Amino acid sequence: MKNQDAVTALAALAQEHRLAVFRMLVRAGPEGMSAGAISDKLSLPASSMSFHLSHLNRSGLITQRREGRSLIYAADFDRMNALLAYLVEDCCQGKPEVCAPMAEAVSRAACCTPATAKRKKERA
Amino acid sequence: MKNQDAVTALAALAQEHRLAVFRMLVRAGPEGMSAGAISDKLSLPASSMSFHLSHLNRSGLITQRREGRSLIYAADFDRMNALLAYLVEDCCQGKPEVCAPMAEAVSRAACCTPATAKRKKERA
DNA sequence: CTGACGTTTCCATAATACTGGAAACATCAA
DNA sequence: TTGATGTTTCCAGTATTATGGAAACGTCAG
Repeated sequence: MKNQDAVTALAALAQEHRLAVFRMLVRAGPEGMSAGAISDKLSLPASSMSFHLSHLNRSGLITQRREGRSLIYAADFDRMNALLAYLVEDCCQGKPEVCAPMAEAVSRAACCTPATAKRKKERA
Repeated sequence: MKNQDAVTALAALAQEHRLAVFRMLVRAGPEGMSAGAISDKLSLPASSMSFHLSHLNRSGLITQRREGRSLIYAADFDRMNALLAYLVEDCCQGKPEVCAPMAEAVSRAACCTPATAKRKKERA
């Protein structure tokens, strides 16, 4: 990922409504949601939401596909992973006590990373 | 982390020079760098850099401390971890094939997460 | 106290972004 | 073809942000 790509992606996320949309789509997973459903859920006029969705789409963080009359938006997980990786790249000059919590924080927050999945399996 | 805190942090990163500063400080680790050293390294006038450093500082992503005449800035790793966690929170409704690459991407990029450290140890 | 150094604050200019109603566009059912 | 539905584009007003030189501020050595 290039510096400019990261700036574009971060700018796309640096807005109240767009951040809310993106997080909702992260939770929704690959199936995504229609523009209308997103507008309804976040109570924003269609034209404003369209502006934000197009912004996120141009940044590469979400994808767009048509299903009948609806346009379905979904988070682009590869792109998000590339952004996260770019932010922490080569961190802290080899001090594990600084780096380690990063991966842990991500694992803990995401619902089903290997560690989380393993724990769920053991409980079952 | 609240939505507004995340927006503020992302906005702080969503600018060419500030992103470059932050990534440089992530690599520098807890010791940080002086304002002057940062300006020199990135070839930006002191007043412009000061504007950006203060922006990052207000967002909570970097800390400031004085050492003699110099002001030293350092990445706030806890804050960054909280931001990453907020972005991926409860992702993808339980599909490990979507979530797993996230933690992996972060682990691979950071220099010394447990996995990376283990690999380095095994090689030695 | 004085001078030098590192840094921030002030300021005006130029550029960019957010908002939401109305109109246009795309798709589909009948 | 017509009408209904879902979505985007257009537009103009308002607000926010980046820039860098000059001046002011805090710290220190002699």
